[in-house]
Amino acid sequence: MTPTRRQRPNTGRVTINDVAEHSGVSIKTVSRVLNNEPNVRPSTRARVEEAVRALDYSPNPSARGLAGTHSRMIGLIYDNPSPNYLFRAIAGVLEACNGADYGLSLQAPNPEQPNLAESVTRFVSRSRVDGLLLIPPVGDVPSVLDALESIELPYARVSPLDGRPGLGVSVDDRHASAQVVAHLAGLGHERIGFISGHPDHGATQSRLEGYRLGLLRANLDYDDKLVFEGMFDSESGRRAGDYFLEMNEPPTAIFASNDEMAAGLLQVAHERNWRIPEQLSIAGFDDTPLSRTVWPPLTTVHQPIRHMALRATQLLLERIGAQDEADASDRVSRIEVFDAPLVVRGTTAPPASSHRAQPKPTKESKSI
Amino acid sequence: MTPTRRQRPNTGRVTINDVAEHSGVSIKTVSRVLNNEPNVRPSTRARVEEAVRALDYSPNPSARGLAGTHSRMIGLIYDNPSPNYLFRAIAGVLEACNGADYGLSLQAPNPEQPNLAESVTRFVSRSRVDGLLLIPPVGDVPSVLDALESIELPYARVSPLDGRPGLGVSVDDRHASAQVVAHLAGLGHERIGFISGHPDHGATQSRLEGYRLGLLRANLDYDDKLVFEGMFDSESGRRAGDYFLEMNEPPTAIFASNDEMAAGLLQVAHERNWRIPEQLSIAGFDDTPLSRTVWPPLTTVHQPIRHMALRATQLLLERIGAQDEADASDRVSRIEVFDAPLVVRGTTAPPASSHRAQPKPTKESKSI
DNA sequence: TGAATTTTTGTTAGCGCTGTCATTTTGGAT
DNA sequence: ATCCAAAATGACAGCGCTAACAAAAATTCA
Repeated sequence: MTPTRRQRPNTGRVTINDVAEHSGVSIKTVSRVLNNEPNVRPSTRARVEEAVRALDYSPNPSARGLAGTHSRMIGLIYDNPSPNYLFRAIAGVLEACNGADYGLSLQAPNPEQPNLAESVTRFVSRSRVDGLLLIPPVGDVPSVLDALESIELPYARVSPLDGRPGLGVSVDDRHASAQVVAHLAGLGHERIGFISGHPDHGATQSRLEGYRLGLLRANLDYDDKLVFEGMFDSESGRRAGDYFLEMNEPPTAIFASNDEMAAGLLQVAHERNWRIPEQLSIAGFDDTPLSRTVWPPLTTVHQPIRHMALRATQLLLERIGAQDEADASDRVSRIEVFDAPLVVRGTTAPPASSHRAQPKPTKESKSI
Repeated sequence: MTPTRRQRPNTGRVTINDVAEHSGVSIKTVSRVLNNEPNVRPSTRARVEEAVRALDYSPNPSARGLAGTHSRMIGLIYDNPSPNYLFRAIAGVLEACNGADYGLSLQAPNPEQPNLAESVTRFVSRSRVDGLLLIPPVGDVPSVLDALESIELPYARVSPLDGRPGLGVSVDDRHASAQVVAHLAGLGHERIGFISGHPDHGATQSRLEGYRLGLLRANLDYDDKLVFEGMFDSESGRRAGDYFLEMNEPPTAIFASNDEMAAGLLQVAHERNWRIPEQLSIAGFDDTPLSRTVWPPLTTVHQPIRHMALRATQLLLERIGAQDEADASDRVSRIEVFDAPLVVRGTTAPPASSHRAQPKPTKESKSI
């Protein structure tokens, strides 16, 4: 008779064996209940669930990951989004993960590392996540997506519409941008400036297209002097401000393709004592908290980022779940497009004189 | 001869066995090299490392977690900090994790759930993290800390100084606040308002104390009419603005105990056409990106959040590592205090009419 | 030189689950 | 009842690694 020697002190943790014993079934049946597998009699299921509750059992993720085919972890790769963007995205991802008993592992690729795709695949192989959620700009990089496809790792994107198949959610940036221009043109503006975004960013092109489309629909000419190439940061918004406000004939309205740049522009306008929105209308994009913190509050486009991230994560988790079933019909593309409504706040108004823009830098705003 | 039947298709992954075979040693020796254990001959270590590189091997975290005593994961619990705060904190935590081959698992406690401590311990038992990093305000909640101590889970806090022993990093909120008041008083302000923070927040009290200390040192009287109770959000900053700016004798300077409230206040001041900083000086706290986005850029206190989070994570990982060695001397408290320098920007200047010497306002940001 | 250490390496047994496959039970259809 | 398929349950072998212990090799010391 071999003495059962305990090599390591028992951690005291409740295991699946305890649950099996307590409910009088085999561990396999407990496992079935835990994983919502079919072919368990309702009464048995209830008994096991009761034991789980009584013992306050929760499965060991490491053991699950080792024995099973999934680690029950997804990764969120983020590049360089704004804090607000990331914050809202994380909220959505976590909400979906919590509902599905999945964990979230974060990763910011090293910006020094030149090869983004390699840096992403390395993260995947080290962390053994079951899938990846990608947000811009890293979600827009084809080489990264190609790399993920070659290792057959499921992923979902929160990204601008770029025609690439796969899993993802999006807003129609082009349409939303055109709406902004329509709003400005509707107010009577005829010279509408545009601050474009970072050239590597997928949304940049579609927002610019939306701007041009909006002009077209409003019967306004496109003038490339009215387009300033920004970088999605407030510094470039400031530079755009210097550029536009020193023109001989400045635009009467400027559409910045994100809120940060709009805020930078607003700052410069304040410094130069332009009255906003009387002398210059400004619109942004994203509806970050910033847009309600600057003064006047910014007219902008609302992006339901939290909700988009939530939905994208759900799509990802469904795909991960469907991987086992060799159900090819589940492997199709799935892109969901969300509304991005215009939110009119305090920075847009009709131009001072509808024919010509003559912003005279006025003296200080009056004191009380 | 028993046919070696492969139950599941091999995942094709490189395992520790492959590395052992490739380098001609046992798997245990490979394990030693991987975990930087002592008593491995340098030449052997080199050979194993070479094999690891050649095969592009990385250990399976699930297997490690199951076999070993650590999951090599730490958790970050966040309550309700600002996006900027969280963003910077995550950057620091990830930096420390990457250096130590640890993963990060995020968790936002359900705000509905009344029992915060229980919600935290449940996360711990589900996720099996080796330790927890806590940031405000959840890091300030004694019941949560007590709960963690009772389950003996290592944790580190990024928190205001509250005298509680343990692992943590901090800035001296009181001192920094006093500096702000000293700066304002130095400019000649004699009526200095204060917007306090959320009452549940640990920093609130020490910043208020710093305000009072600063007044004391500047020989100014404390007047509780000049203290407005805010909530750390921009909305309460706006309410504070309404309150202060409608006083018969409004303060000539207002110190908001975070940037959000300062921004709200600034917004109201703009709406009422007060000239900033000529008619009213405003100072904030935190040095979030917001402080450089509003106009004029905000005088504030810089908090090295990323660095603090990095350091707190290092302390946590050291503690986790030291747990095995029954080295009691490693179980001591360790609180590191970081500098939080005043950054003077555009919202502070001498009062319109001042009896005292008037130092020139600087536009440049300058640490004191 | 040889024995006593010390250092280095190897062997083996799980960690707590899930996958495979075997077995038992159940519910119909005869 | 009787047989048969389908549903429900169980037995057992790993997943890839680390902990404990055992053994071998290198080093030291008398």
